[in-house]
Amino acid sequence: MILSRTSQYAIQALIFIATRPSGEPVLNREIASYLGVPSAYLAKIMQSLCKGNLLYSYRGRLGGFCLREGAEKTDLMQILLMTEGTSFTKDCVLGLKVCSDATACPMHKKWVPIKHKIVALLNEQTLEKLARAVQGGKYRLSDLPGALLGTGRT
Amino acid sequence: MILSRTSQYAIQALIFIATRPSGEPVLNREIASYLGVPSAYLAKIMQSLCKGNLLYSYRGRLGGFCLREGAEKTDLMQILLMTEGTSFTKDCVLGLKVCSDATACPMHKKWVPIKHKIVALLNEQTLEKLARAVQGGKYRLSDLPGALLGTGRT
DNA sequence: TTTATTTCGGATAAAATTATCCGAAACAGC
DNA sequence: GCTGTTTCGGATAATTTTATCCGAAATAAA
Repeated sequence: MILSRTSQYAIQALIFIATRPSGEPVLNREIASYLGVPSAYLAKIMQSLCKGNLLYSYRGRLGGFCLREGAEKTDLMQILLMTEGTSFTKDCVLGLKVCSDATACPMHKKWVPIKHKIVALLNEQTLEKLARAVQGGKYRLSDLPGALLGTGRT
Repeated sequence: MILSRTSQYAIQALIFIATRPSGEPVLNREIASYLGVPSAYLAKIMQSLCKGNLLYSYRGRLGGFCLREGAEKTDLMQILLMTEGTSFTKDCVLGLKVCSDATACPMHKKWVPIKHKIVALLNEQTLEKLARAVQGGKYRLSDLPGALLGTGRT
C-alpha cells in the first residue's frame, strides 16, 4: 500500500545510516543484512540516493556510505520525490488522467484533505527524528531479532 | 499511489454501472470505451467482480453486466478487499514484515491514525453515493469529453 | 607494487502487473 | 436450427518492478 518497495528500502536504509555515528561509512552489505533486504538491489538504490545528494559514497577499504552534511534534516517527502517522482502527490486516487478541483472525480473532494494529512506527516518526519526514535529503543527497523546478526552482537 | 490500476478500473466500472438504469445490462465494451481503459483487461476484472458476487453477467444478445441486488450499498473498502486483498490495510508503511503496536516501525504510531481515516473514508463511500455524485454533474468518471462517444451522444 | 575490499555501471534475469488473443459456451432473435 | 452477439476461461504477451551478476575503477593497507 502506498509505497513501492524501492521507496521502503531507501527510507529504511537512510534511517539506519542516520542511527550510526555520523562520518563513519556504513557498508551496503551491512545495511542490507541488517534490514533483511537484497543487497544487490539496495546497492542500486544507494547509488541513486548518492546522485540525489543525500549520501556520500567511498570506495575500497573503509569505504561505504555516509549521510551528507545536513542530510539528517531530510524528510520522507523529499526522499519519495527521488524514488517515486511527483506522481505520488499528483495522481488521482481513481486513476483519472485529469482530476483537479475544477474537473474532479467523485472521490476528489473527500480525498484531498486526507492526502494533505499524509503529505504533512511525511514532511515532518526527518531522518534525524526517525533515527532517534529507533535509538530510543521504542521503535525498530528490522523485523526479526535475528537481524542483529552482522552487527557483531549475538 | 495507493491503488493498483486493477482496483481503479474496478471502482470506475462499478460506479459507471451504478449510474445506469438498474436491471439493464451494460456491455463491457461500452464501459471500457467510456472510461478509456483496455477492454480485454477490464473484462477479466469484471469476471472477478462477478465471482465476488457484486455483479450479474449475461451472455449473448442483450447480455452484459448488472449490479446484483443490494450491490449499490457496497463501499470501496469491500471492493478493494476483492482486488487487493487484506494487505491493503495490514501492511506496514515502511514494509516491515512485522509491525504492530507492540513491535512498531518508527512511523507506526503516526501512521495508524491516518490509515484509519483512509479506511473510514473508503467505508463510507458506497457505489450509490458515488454514482449520484456523478449523475449530479459535479463530478466525472472519464477524462476527456471525447469519452462521451459510445453513449450515443455527441 | 600487490592485495583485499568496496562502490560503480551496465547488462541481464526473475517476478509481478497489466494487457491482448482466441476458441468455446451461452443466449436472443429470426 | 441458424446467426450474430456477448461473456467465459485459458493461454500468451508486453511492461514495469524487483532482483542478480560481473567486470571495472577506486582505495587503504600490507
